[in-house]
Amino acid sequence: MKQESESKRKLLETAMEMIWESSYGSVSVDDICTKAGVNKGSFYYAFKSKSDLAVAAFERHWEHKRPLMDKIFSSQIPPLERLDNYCQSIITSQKEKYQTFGKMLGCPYCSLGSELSTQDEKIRLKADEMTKRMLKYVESLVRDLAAEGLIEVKDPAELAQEVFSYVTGVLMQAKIENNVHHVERLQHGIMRLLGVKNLTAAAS
Amino acid sequence: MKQESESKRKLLETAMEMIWESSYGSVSVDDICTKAGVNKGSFYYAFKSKSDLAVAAFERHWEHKRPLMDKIFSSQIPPLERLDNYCQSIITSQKEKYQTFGKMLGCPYCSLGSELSTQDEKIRLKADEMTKRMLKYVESLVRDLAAEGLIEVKDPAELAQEVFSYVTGVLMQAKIENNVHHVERLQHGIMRLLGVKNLTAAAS
DNA sequence: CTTGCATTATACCAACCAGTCAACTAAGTT
DNA sequence: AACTTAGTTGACTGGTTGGTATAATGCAAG
Repeated sequence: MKQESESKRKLLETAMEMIWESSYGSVSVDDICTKAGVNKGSFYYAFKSKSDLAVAAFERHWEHKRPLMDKIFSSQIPPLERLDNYCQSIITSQKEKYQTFGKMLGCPYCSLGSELSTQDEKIRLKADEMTKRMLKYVESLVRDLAAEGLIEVKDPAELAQEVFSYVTGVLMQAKIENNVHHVERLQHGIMRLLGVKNLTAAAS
Repeated sequence: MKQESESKRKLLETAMEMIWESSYGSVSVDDICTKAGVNKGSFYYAFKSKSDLAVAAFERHWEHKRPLMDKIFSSQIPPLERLDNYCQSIITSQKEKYQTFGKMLGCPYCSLGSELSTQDEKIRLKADEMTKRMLKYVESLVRDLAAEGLIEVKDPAELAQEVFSYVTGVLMQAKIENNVHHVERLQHGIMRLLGVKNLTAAAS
C-alpha cells in the first residue's frame, strides 16, 4: 500500500522541482508528465488532480528534508549553534538552487502558499502545515535560548513566529530581488530580532 | 498622451483587484475584460500583453497609494508615531480586504513577485521597484529613530531592509494562515527588531 | 460633407488546458 | 489455463488560453 511506484515517485520529484523553479500556474500537467517521462493516463491513475499532486509533492519533499532538519535542530546542539546551522543550511541550499537554475527560488512552501492560498484551500492548508512544522523547531530553539539566559522573552511562541516570519520574508525578498545577499545576512537580522546578548561569536 | 481612456482605467482597476484577490495565473484576460465591461479588442489596443497590464496596474496602484504613504511617513511626524501609523494602516487595509473577500490577501506586490519572479522578468523588476520604494520610507524612519537616540544601529539601510523583510514575511504568513492575528502583532515584532529602548508607549 | 484617426466591437485562431477513457500489459494467484 | 489485480498507454474531449485581424464606430479638423 505504501510502496510508491516508480512513475509516481518520478512525478512527485519532477513536480516539486518544476513548481519550485517556476510556479504552480505556469507548469502544466503535460509539462510535468513529459519531463517525468510518464504518461498522462498514469498521472491521473496516481493522482486525482493537479492540485492533489502538488500537495503530495510537498509532503514528500518534507519527508526527505526532515532528517536534516532534525539534525540541525537537535537538542544535543547548543541553541546558538543550531541557529547558525539553520542559517547556513538555508544559504547553502539557496545558493545551490541559484547555481542550478540561474535564479533565486526562495522557499517553495511559501511561494506556492503565497500564489494559491486564496485559490485552493487544500494547498493553503498544506502550506500552513509546512510552516507550522518549521515553527516547532524555532520554538524549541527560542525556549532553549531563553533557558540559557541568552535572550529575554515573555512569549517564546510569539517570538518564534516572528523569527520565522522574518526568515520567510527575507527569502521572498531575495527571490524578488534575485539576489543572494539578503539571505547571507539572514543571521544578522535574526540575532537582532532575538536580541541575543552576547553577540561576539555569530553576529558579524 | 497621459490622459488614460475610461476603458484603460477600468482595465487597470479591475486587473489590480482580481490579481490581488486571486493570482496572476488564475485570472485570464477574458475574466478581466468581462468584469471590466471592456472588449478584448480594446484590451489589446491599450496593452500589448497580459504581463504588460499587470505591470501597469501595479504602477497605477502605487500612484494612488503614494499620497497616503507620504502622509504616514512624513518627516513632520515623530518616527515612533510614523511607525505606529504605518502598522495601523496595514492592519486596517488587510482587515478591510478580509471583510470584502472573506480571506487574507497579503501584500499584492509581494504575492505577484513571489509567483512570477522566476518566470517574467518585467514583473520581477516591477515588484522589486515597488519594494525598494517602500524601503525608502523605512530607511528614513530608521535613521530618524537613531537620530533621536531611540535605537542603536550601525547600518540603517540594512536594518530598514530587515524591518521591511519582516513586514512582508508577516503579511505572507497571514495570507497562508488566512488569519489577521499575526498582522495585528506586527508592531510588536518590529519594535523588537528595531530594539526600541522605551517600550512604554507602543509595544503592548 | 468628408477625410483621417483614435477607439471599440466582433469574430476568429491555433495552442494549450485539466481531465477521461477503453484497451492493453504484465505479474501474480488459484 | 483462467482469473484478478495493478499499472500503463495514447488517443480523445470540451472548454479555455493569450493573442490577432479586421470591420464598425465616433468624432474632430479641414
